[in-house]
This record gives sequence, C-alpha cells and structure tokens, in this order.
Amino acid sequence: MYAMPASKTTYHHGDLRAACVSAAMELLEESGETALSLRAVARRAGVSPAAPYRHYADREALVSAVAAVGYRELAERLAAAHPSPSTTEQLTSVAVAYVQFALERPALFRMMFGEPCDRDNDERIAATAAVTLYLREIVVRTFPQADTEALATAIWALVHGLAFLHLEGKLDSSDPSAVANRVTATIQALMTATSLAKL
Amino acid sequence: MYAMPASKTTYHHGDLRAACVSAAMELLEESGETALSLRAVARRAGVSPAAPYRHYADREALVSAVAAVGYRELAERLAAAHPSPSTTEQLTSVAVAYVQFALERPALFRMMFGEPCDRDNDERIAATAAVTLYLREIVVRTFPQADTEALATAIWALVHGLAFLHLEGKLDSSDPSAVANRVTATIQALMTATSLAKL
DNA sequence: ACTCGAATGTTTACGATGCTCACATTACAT
DNA sequence: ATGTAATGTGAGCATCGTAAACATTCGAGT
Repeated sequence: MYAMPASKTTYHHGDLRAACVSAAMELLEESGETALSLRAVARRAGVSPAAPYRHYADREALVSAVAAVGYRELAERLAAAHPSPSTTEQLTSVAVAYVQFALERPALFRMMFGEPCDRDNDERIAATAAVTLYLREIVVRTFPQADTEALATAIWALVHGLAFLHLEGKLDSSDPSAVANRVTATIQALMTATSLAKL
Repeated sequence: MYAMPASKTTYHHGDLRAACVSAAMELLEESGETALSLRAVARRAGVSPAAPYRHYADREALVSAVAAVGYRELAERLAAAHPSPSTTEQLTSVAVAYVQFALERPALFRMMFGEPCDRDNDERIAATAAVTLYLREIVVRTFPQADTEALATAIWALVHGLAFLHLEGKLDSSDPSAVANRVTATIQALMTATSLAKL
C-alpha cells in the first residue's frame, strides 16, 4: 500500500508519519495502552527517539492520529454490521457491533474515548462527525417521527455506555455471545419500558 | 476526623495511607490526572518518594483507592438528588446529577471509569455494588413490571454514556443548565420512542 | 548539473516518573 | 526493657517526554 523500498536502509524513512501510527496501533493492540510510548513507536519504526517529533508535536498529537484511525475503523465495523439500518432489529445488530469493537480492541477504544485530548484536532472532529451522521440517519429511518437529535444522542449514549460498562468489568464480558445477548436484551428492555413506566 | 498531631514533625506520619488518597484527590481536582504521580502525592504528604509504597503496592493500587472514594461520593451525590426515586421524573433528576458529577470532576470520573484497573480490588467492587444496588431499586420502583436486570443496565448505560459523551466533547458541556436540559430531553426521547419505532 | 534551503533523522542531554533495595527510626507486644 | 514488625528515608535504575544542536538528504531554481 505504501511505496517504500522495504529493506534498503535509507537515512530518510520514506513515510515516518504513517509508520508511526501503524507502529502505535500495533503496540496498542499487542501490549495495551501503557506500552504506547513515543520512544517505543520510534524503536518499532526503526528510527531515533526524536524522529517522530518531526511529524507529531507531542505524544498527544500521535494519540489523536491513532484515535482518528480508530474512528474510521469503528465506522467501517458498524457499516459492516448493517450499511443503513431502518428497523430496531437492524439497529440492534449495529449496537452489538459497537460493543464488540470496544471489547475486541479495548486499548484503542479507550484511547478514542477515555482520554482527555485535542478536541480541536481536525482528524478527530471529522472522524467523529462521520459516526454522528451515520447514527442520525439510522434514527431518521427507524424513528421517523421522533426528535431526531435527542433520540440519536440517546441511542449513542446507550450503546456507548454499554461498551464502557463492559470494558470496565461492570458487566461480564467473558463470553462474546452472552454480551451480544445482553446488548439486545438491554435495548429490548428499554424499548418496551415506556408502557410500564409510572409517569 | 483523623487523629493526627497536625504539625509536629514526626518520623512516622500517623496515617499516610489516608493522607495519600487525600493528596491524590486534591492533585486530581487541581491539576488533572496527569498531575497524579506517586511522587507528587508523596511530596504533598510531606514524605519521601518511596514512603507510599508501604501502603500501596503501586500507582494503580493508589488509583483504585481514589476511585473507591469517588464511587462513594458519586453515590452520595445521587442520593442527594433523590434518595429513592420512583417516577421517571425523579429518575431523570438522578441522571442529571450523575452527568453533573462527571462534568464537575472529570479527572476523578475518568479515573473511576476510563482506566483499566484492578477489577479485583475489594474497595472498588464494594463501592460499585452500592451504585448498582441503588439503581436496581430505582428501576424496581419505577418500572415494576419490567425486566429489572436488563432495564437497570439500560438506564445505567444510557446515563453513563451521556456522561462520557459530554466529557469527551461529543456533546457540548459549556452550559450546565443546557446539559441538564439535554439529559432530560434525551431520556424523554427514549421514553417516547417505542411507540414510533418501526418494528 | 549545481547549489542551497527545507525537510527529515540523529545525538546528546535534562528532568520527571515508577519502582526497588538497603538502611534508619519508631511503635508495640512480650 | 527488649526485640520484632511497621513505617519512613536515601540512593539508584530504567524509562519516558521533550528540547537543542548537528547531520543527511530531497528538491526547487538557476
């Protein structure tokens, strides 16, 4: 994918910028977030500890870049679950995908959401906007007469919260299929709760 | 509250264990989570860098202790909003309190939920159990005929997600009253969505 | 083709951190 | 009173983020 003479040891790397996020992503998946240091990234990219600073202002900038990739991959994952859901059932399958993503790549997910970071980072803003939009469209199709804005955030919050509670061990996440069942049951419960509420 | 001769400089601190969590909590509130280092805690407690290790195995153990305090304070905050809600309105006020807690003490909240940590820490387990229980009781009263388990996690997830999305800047949190409105609107939207859904 | 500035990497260095170990001091149980 | 366990100190190690000065290479303009 990247044009790079592979093994020829050149002084200039070729595409350190991209290599850094790749390395960072690998470290993240292999050894968790504590393993993600700029120095480790540099080592893995076969470059001196200071080199990454030519491409990222500081550690946080790199983290933002990684998070941005994470957002894109999350979006793909959701789309793979269902490109344009319009029933609660389809919506549920997307929700399950969301939670599964979080559980399969916990370190990445936490980088994306758990840390205080550049809210101003363009990549991040663009990437999250995509997720937001996707969600809003779902809501419009599934609940055409509802308050789109409010319901979209409600659903995002619900699913996001489910992901986090599983991640944090508040909800058992040892068995993936059990998780899927719980997610669907949870959504189901909410959907039927209205009629039972004491207002 | 703690028996301690205040200013007399004794070799032994008196209650370093407690002093550490206090210092840690202060650092957290004053300067954010990056400021929370074991060394800084030791400094603030007026003690050598190695001293805290007599009471906490490592940084994570201290963090867990701080988080446990956070859980207790969160529980108090929720109870203050309403000791035993039994209508959706009262439930909503508790939800608002939850989100406000997160926004007023973001660093603490992130320590409590955003980091991977001792799931086995007894203090933490006990503290979260209290929150869980409180929530479950709310659900039983408010939705007596619903699937308690599922609905309780649904509501927790929803509120927790709302808190995190605000924290992360996904939802604007500059104006506290606007946040309160959004939270109520969000819950409201969910409560009325069922009847509009395409099943 | 040549030159020279801009981009990109390297080296070295500083201060801070988590944590360990050997040692000092104190409290308490006998 | 005495000795052992609890608690605090000091020095030290590896790692980290980051900055500054220097080296190498790329590419644009002649």
